[in-house]
Amino acid sequence: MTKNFDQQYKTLMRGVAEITPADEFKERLGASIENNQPLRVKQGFDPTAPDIHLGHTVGIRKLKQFQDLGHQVVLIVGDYTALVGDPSGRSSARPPLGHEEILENAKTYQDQFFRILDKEKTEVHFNGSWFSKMPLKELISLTSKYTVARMLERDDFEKRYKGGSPIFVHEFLYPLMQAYDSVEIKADIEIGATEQKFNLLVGRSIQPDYGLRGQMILTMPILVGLDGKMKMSKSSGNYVAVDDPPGEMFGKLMSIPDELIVSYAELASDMPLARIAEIREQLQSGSVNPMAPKKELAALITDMYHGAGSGDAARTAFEQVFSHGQDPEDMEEFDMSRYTDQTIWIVQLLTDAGLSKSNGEARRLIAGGGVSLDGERIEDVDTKIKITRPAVLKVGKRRFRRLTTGTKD
RNA sequence: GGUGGGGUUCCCGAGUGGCCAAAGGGGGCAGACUGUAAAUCUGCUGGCUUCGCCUUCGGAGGUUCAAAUCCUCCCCCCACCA
Repeated sequence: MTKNFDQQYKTLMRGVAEITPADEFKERLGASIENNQPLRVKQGFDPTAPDIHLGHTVGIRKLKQFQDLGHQVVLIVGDYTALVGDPSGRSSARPPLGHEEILENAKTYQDQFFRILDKEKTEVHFNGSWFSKMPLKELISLTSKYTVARMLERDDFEKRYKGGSPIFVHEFLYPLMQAYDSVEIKADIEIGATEQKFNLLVGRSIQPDYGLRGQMILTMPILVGLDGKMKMSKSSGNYVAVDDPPGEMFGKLMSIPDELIVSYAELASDMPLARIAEIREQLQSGSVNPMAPKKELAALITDMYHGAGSGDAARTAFEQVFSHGQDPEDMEEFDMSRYTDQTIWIVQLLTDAGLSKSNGEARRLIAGGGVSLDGERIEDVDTKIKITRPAVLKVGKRRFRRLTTGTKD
């Protein structure tokens, strides 16, 4: 365990939105170092979607920092809480997921956690392991520890209540279940996004009822999604998945609004704080084209998940396609030999090759001037094309298909 | 349980018998421009064998030459009252 308090403290405070209570944190962190007694650091994730994205990594990376300093990381896979659906920040109830689907997602979650965390040093628990056995009596006891009025203090519930949107009774269970997880694993501190604050505090408030010291709360800012508006989430499609291939990861990161560069660097990358400060200053003074630090950041994050060097490779490919307007090296192929005489109506081809969802969309793309074959724009919707040698069919700026004749000689 | 208000295309939301594949906004896609897949401006945004046809306005029936719009039953949501 790292003995230096200041070093620990500084590392752990990176990017943090709030630590509650701040004084208690200093005190307990200090005691932990002194007694060589690692803090039990908890965060839970509900496997509601199969991919971990950069938004999740904000918390996971914080856990990693604790882990590297010698503390005990405890991950909760919320297979039971996912059955309820976290109401945090929601303007409507979550659609229910089947337990099978949840367990399926949970598998991929575990693999992805350990792209950041050290598997050997991490405790993982499924909260179903206690909730599936909880007698009703205990559930009643758990629900008796909190009042409806306090539940309704929550911003999201309050808004829904006043706005006339439904709040289902089971949604009240969520914060209590999350809190109970903290009881089970005896958490000293729980990490979550700022919108999680309420849930985290419920944990702190009920632990003493079970004879434990209330946990501390560490909240991280919410990572804004690629659209620059909403929080990053699978459902709004504005996310970078940890599993995204390098080219896609790099490209997606290049699409973030300039204002987000600094927060992505701080929250989602290992970029040194000094370098971040420098970039912030340069962006403010306008002494640098934002594209440059954005590329640096995108390459850095790509490297983190795909290995050193992958970021540079992705950057080169990106520049080739977008800066110089050239075709990428790699693109999906589409075999034309399926058609008689290798001749086909362009609209049908676009749809068959997966470049448009329907023939109607294909027509619109052509009418809008978005389709080209070997660099030549296709103007006429009725065009029939015949391919005798490989050609590149392009839709918009970034959807390519290499048309092949099928003869591989 | 009672009374009243609602369920519209990806989302929000107009539309109360034909001019409705359905206003407007958002989102998405494309084009121009650029410093990037940013910003801005423009266009498109149900499907098809596209001057036409087919499917769509909670569900099922019905009235009508014609229904998202009228009627019947059903399902769901909200508010107030109990």
